[in-house]
Amino acid sequence: MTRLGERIRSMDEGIGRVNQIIPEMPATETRLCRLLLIVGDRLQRDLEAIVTPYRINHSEFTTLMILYSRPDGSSTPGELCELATQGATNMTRIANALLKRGLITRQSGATDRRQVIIRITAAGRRFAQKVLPPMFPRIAEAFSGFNVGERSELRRLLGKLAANLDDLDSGVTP
Amino acid sequence: MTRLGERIRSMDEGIGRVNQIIPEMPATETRLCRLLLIVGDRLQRDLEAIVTPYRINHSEFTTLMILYSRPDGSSTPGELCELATQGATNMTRIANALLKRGLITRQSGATDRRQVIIRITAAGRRFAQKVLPPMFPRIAEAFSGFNVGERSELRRLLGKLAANLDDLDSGVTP
DNA sequence: TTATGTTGTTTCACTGGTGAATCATGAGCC
DNA sequence: GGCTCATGATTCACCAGTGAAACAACATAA
Repeated sequence: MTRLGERIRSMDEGIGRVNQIIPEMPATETRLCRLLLIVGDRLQRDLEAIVTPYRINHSEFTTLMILYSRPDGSSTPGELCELATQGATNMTRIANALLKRGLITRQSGATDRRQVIIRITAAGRRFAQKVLPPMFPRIAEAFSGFNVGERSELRRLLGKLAANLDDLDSGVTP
Repeated sequence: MTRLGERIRSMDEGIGRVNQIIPEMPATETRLCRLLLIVGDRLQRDLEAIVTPYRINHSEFTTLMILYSRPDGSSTPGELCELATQGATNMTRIANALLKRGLITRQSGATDRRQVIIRITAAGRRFAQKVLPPMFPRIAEAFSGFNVGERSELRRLLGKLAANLDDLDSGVTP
């Protein structure tokens, strides 16, 4: 796999050349976008590589972790879609996969019978506690050399970007 | 679509609860990871939504832009794989799609006949110049409110993270 | 030069994710 | 009650991406 450093440098140069053809391009912002996407993509692949030996993929793992992190260990497909950024269609597939492995249960909702209640099982909790720890070293080392100020600054800047994207989507000028 | 703010808050709380069960979890770093992935995911979807009306998807668009940004407008599948972070298999499909639309040409390599030379056409350049400008407002507005120092600091921190990931993959302790 | 291994690309079979349509239930209204 | 519309979940058909194998061309070494 290519090193990110080279890819980022190549991307920076490419944007520079395009900017000479199209001067109205916001070059700095475009570089930041691409940088964020490149780093995020790599981070996701790295983390996914840690969980695949357990025969589970990233979206299934994320969904299970959301359930695991809930006080009552349960949710509905619709809610999980929003929390895991997945479409309803795919959440049905994810739930089928987790159900097949006995990591969750499915039951129809009591108050609203259209809803389905998904609940993590004891086996699901054990699985979560088994798969999480192998991820810790890599997550920690990804931010090695980041002091407290840098961590909180990165958090703040990404939060600010998220707020901007929220404003854009919910239409400041609808 | 849910707002990112709520999703991030929910994620923060969930990690806090898991951290109570598993105290050895690096909570701050895990939050940063998830935050980066959530924001990156949204940014990618937003940008993809801008290009889909032109009947092209994100990876095809990225590949075309890499070609557009090269001084000679050409490359090989293998090189494009690295620059666009795609597998060779998918690059074949991407090239087929771009070829079908007349945006690139394919010819076998002169020096090494195993290689294939992919070159952007005049139509491909026109297409690039047509599709890029609609992305500029959103890219610029994503970073509205970021002053010069914040932009360069975000760039520096993401670059540092990238360097750490490079070290991890190329095995500092192999 | 022919045997051996490596590299660049493509093909094939499969997994993962999505939009549109479907179905059942709930909610408001007359 | 019956009518209409909205909502939650699932099914179906399709698009996007991947690993393993195939294949052709290069490299090298006896």
